[in-house]
Amino acid sequence: MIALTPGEKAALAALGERERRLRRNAVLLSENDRLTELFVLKQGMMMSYVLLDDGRRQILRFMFPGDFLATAALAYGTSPETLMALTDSIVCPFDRSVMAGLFDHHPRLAAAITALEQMERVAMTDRLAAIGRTSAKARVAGLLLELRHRLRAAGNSLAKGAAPASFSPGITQEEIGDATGLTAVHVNRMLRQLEDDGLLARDGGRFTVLDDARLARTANYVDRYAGLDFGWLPQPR
Amino acid sequence: MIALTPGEKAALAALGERERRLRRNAVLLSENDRLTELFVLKQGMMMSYVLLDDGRRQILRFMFPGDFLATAALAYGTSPETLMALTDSIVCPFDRSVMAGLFDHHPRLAAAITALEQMERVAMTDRLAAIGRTSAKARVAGLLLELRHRLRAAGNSLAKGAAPASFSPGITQEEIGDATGLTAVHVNRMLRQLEDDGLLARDGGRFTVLDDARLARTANYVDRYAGLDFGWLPQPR
DNA sequence: CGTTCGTTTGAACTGGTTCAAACTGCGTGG
DNA sequence: CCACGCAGTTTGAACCAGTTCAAACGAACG
Repeated sequence: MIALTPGEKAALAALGERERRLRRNAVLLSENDRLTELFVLKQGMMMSYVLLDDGRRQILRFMFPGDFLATAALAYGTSPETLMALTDSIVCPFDRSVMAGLFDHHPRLAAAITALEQMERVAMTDRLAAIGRTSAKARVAGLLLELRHRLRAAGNSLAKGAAPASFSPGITQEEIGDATGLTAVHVNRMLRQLEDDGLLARDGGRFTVLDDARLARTANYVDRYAGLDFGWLPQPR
Repeated sequence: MIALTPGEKAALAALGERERRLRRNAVLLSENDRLTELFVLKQGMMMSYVLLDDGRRQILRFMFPGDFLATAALAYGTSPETLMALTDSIVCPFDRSVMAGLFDHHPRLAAAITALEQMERVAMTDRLAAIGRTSAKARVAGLLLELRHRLRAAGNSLAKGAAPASFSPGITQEEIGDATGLTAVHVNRMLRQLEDDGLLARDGGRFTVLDDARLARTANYVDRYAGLDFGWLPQPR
């Protein structure tokens, strides 16, 4: 999408030098843990969440290869959220100071990372609006569409081309509930309804979108990736 | 908080050169408007929101002096949200290319801006968790505490010192509802309950916190500002 | 002084929760 | 190979937090 200079390529590659493997369900970082590193997710699927004092959980985000993890380290000394692997995963840790070097020597990369942060922030606002103001059915449908999009080309979230009709996010209904602010029970009912409406088919953990347009409509889905524009980035150096 | 070099001071000052005045309720930017500039809010209070197709509104964020507006311009060609003035306000527009210059010539400032973005992202996740997983009473209490904090020293959100017991956010119950995912009617009932519980006193649009600790507890309030850590920022240049 | 915008209160209603129980598939150990 | 246990799914029934609808009230403002 953006042609990188050899120097930029090297700088990015340096982020991926150290590797750390995580088993499914492993916690990379807990809420309030000391925070001195960031990570790039190289392989697998992860999530971040917070726990409330009554034990309820809110999943904040699902993460896919290429995503930065623990970016809160750029402003906080302790983690505001827990990071957990949903599948066996590989992450690449790097120190906060490496980020400082990036800003110093690769301004265009730093700017691109800032742009990615914006995308994430906007995704978050979409979720906020969904949870605050839409029905349970819309929220579940919306999450499925988001997951489909992100699974489409993990490691290349800007991939073009039609999204696959069939996909397998590999998360439980409990997790869908914790991401959408619903109970697992009600998620189940909404999935059944989407199925009964003929929008969706299910088989085990696998979903098949039957009516793309109608599903997107019931989800209030907006494809943010269509409106991307990185025209402002500084010159390569 | 961070000692700026003369060059950095000049660069920041340059962002504030042009001024644009907005009346209360004026729309600075509508959803889907073409997006080529960012802004710094110099004076007043603003908010950003999205409208759903059924006319419901979700307020995403309240903005105070010193905040950047329309940062989505760093990734998108059109605005994902509407920006509206809640009081008469002054904003300072600057082109996206100015941001590019900042990354090129003032890496430490650019990094600091990225850190601010992180703070905003975390504030958003707190709201997400509140709306997704807490009671109406907690959400209303939480919003009030957040507003108090931000009003404390508008233009210097990192100010130390006790928050004032009494403050006047100047927003309607309808707006509190649209920010917390509730109806105006129910917001009213929650305010009365907080009052009956002896946590809060009200007079017109003015709130007085009577029991700080208990209010914070019912709100699940976490003071994120306590854990800030910008130790990683690159050297001044 | 009437109009408009926001607040307040009541009463009926409903989307989503809670609790409970049955069911499914799957890995593990005997 | 089977039995067991476990994690997740599915369904029903009662319940409740928050919504909806309706109406009255107050204060600011032209």
